[in-house]
Amino acid sequence: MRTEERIFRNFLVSRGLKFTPERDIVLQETFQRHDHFEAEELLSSIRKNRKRASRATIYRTLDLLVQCGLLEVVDLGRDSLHFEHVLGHQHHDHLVCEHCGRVIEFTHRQLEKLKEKVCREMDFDGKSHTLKIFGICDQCRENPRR
Amino acid sequence: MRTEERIFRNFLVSRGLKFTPERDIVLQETFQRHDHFEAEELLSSIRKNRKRASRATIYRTLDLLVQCGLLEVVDLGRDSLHFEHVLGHQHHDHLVCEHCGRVIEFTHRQLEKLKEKVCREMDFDGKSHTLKIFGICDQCRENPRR
DNA sequence: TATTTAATGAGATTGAATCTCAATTTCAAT
DNA sequence: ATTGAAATTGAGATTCAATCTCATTAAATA
Repeated sequence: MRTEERIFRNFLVSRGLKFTPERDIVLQETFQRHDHFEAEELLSSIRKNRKRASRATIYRTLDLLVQCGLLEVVDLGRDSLHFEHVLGHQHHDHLVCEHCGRVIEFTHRQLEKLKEKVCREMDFDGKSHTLKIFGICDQCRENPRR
Repeated sequence: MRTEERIFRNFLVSRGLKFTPERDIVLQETFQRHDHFEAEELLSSIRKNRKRASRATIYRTLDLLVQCGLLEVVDLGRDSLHFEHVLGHQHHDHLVCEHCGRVIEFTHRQLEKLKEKVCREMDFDGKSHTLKIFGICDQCRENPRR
């Protein structure tokens, strides 16, 4: 059984919830994707693939997937909520290109240390963080058309 | 004339826009505040102070204030857009308490350096950034009720 | 004060996200 | 296999911040 399915099933059982065909569809469709996606995009691709799950169920299932740690919410701005995989991805932050909208992941060891330092200095019990750097990506710098 | 009014007026003139009573109300009401606020909060306090400006005008004016650099948008999550002053405040980042919702500002010299380093390594032309650290603030840690 | 151009506001609209609730399905215990 | 309690589903309604529309009004400047 796929790792993500096992994790999801265990999570559901531990909460007294059920593994339904609809939840399976959302899970599969989610793990078919590789980059960031929105709930509404997922809805479209489910429809396109002739599978069935209502908007309400999709939103509810994405929420469960976040709760069980398989997905993470990426807040990329006002427009709508984005999701990304956690499984097999280490924590990372984002560069957001203001020109083409591309989102690039990065990690930096020093950042974790700096975060701890800030929290110590501010007497804050930090748990998670998000860092987004906005600017222009290499592609757009070299090729500013469009 | 208040610094912020001068800045706003100059900005408007440079764009061929007009300084109206409504825009003045929004400007004043904005600079009466000291912490983060939402557009809808501003609307309420304008009403409470018996001043008049429509919702549309408030949103439009806040947008202009951001454009001219007097305000900055702080994205604190899904709920709604928050604004904060730029004038007289250096760039800073935020600690967000997940328990009481308090938002604490901080700055750290090393962060700027780290940002530059990341951008250099990733070949990214970084302009601005936001860093939010989520966790529990000192008050809530000592006094966990409510 | 006339003319041009921008601004205003009431209310409609949008769109993501959430909620409602009757009908259906899951699953563990028979 | 059957049952029954509890969870789930989905169509459509609802919410709410934010934006848009457009007829009316006002600012700026010559």
